[in-house]
Amino acid sequence: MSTTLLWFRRDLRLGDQPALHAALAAGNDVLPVFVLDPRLLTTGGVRTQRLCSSLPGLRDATRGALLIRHGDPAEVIPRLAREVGAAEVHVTAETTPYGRRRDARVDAGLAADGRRLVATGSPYAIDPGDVFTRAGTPYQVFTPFSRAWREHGFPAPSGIPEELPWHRPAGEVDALERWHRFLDEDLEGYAASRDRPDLDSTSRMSEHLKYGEIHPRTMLADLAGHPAATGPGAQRFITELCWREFYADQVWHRPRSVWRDLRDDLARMAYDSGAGVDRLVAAWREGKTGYPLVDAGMRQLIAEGWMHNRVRMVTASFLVKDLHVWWPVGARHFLDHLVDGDLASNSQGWQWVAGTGSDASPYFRVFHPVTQARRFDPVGDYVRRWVPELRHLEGPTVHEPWRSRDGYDHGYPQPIVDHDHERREAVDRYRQARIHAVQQYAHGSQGRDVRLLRPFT
DNA sequence: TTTTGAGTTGTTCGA
DNA sequence: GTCGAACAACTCAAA
Repeated sequence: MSTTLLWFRRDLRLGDQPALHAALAAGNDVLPVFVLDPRLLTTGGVRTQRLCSSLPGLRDATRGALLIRHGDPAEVIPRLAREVGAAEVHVTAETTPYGRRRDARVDAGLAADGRRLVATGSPYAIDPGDVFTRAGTPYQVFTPFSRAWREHGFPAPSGIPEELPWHRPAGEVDALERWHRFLDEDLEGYAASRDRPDLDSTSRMSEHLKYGEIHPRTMLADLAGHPAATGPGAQRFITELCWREFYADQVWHRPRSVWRDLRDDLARMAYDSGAGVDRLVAAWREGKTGYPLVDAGMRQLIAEGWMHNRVRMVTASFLVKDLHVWWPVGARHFLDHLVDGDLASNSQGWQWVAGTGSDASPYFRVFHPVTQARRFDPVGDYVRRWVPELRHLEGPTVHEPWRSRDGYDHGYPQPIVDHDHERREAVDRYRQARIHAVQQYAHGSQGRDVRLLRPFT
């Protein structure tokens, strides 16, 4: 009996794991392996840390069978396959630009030796590139995509194969536990309270999805079987999962859009750069803009490696529309600090805010940092949690320290820009860019320098 | 091929 | 204080 390699990447689970079933179907001994790829470890230190803390759990779950290797997978995997005499290497298909290139190189390395890379399934309920319009083209608008996606149907989840003496790794156990707690306690109120950063009312499943400790198909099956399956909470949650898949689909069809404008409409957009704005961007990164909700979010990002979705939009809007900075600068910062940092969701979410993406926000939609704070952090608890210099302000007065006589007594900074002024400036610039969009079309956005952004993730 | 209805997340202004 | 309109046309998807 020969050996088959099962190469884990962002699918660190044993339940609902199609690649594992495919590896077993080959009728061989399955040898699990994880490769620490220096190319990926150079960015996103928080995710490297998270990964390294979950690998021991995976090794325990496989009764110590998991091999951990370091190096370029295009060298490591073919060499290992040769060592153990594996004819096939099984994986979950990767869909990001770097992952696809890497897998093509690994496949070529294996093929030179008469071996194969076999990809089964993907980290999505429906594989990116599998949902098409009736005309056979990819969707570019979310709502019709979501209709087609819901109608497409997906295979039922599968359990852990009985013939294996393995058990669920700790990360997968945590994911399932958190998921079931969410289903029991917070699903029904989800639609109403998901926008409230002061409450702990979101699922917090993003990091488990990022590492594949749970498969979205498992979640969709659980939602369909839930007593409140047709209620607004479950429906809204399905929509959020669908956004993740829509964005992965966009990146599948347009891989370059992870660091460049998806659309050329705003190719002439005048963004600020240079020393003057660098100082402002530094203040944004540190959570010292003088706008409490923005600062709370940016500090939560650094402290927790996570930021509430509503606040991600507000802070992103502030960088793009108040500081007039091109969105990849912010996308890079987010990706460097988010434990759940996902290339597709991050880049397309930023493009949505910047107005350059699919179904993007219209240019005149500019988030007001104080209005958003009053609406979604009504008592101010979220801001007080993350901005100690403002803890002495009570209730929603925390959102406008300039109105309190003692607002700046504990070192909180004055606003670095005037929002009302910058809002008008942003709208003017967008209007200008649109006037020139037609003549600029041929040039696209190649002029903007993305080399400084370390785009490999 | 042409036509038609529709389109995540906001804010401001004026009646 | 509340409400609808304006913001600006444009592109997509389906019939």
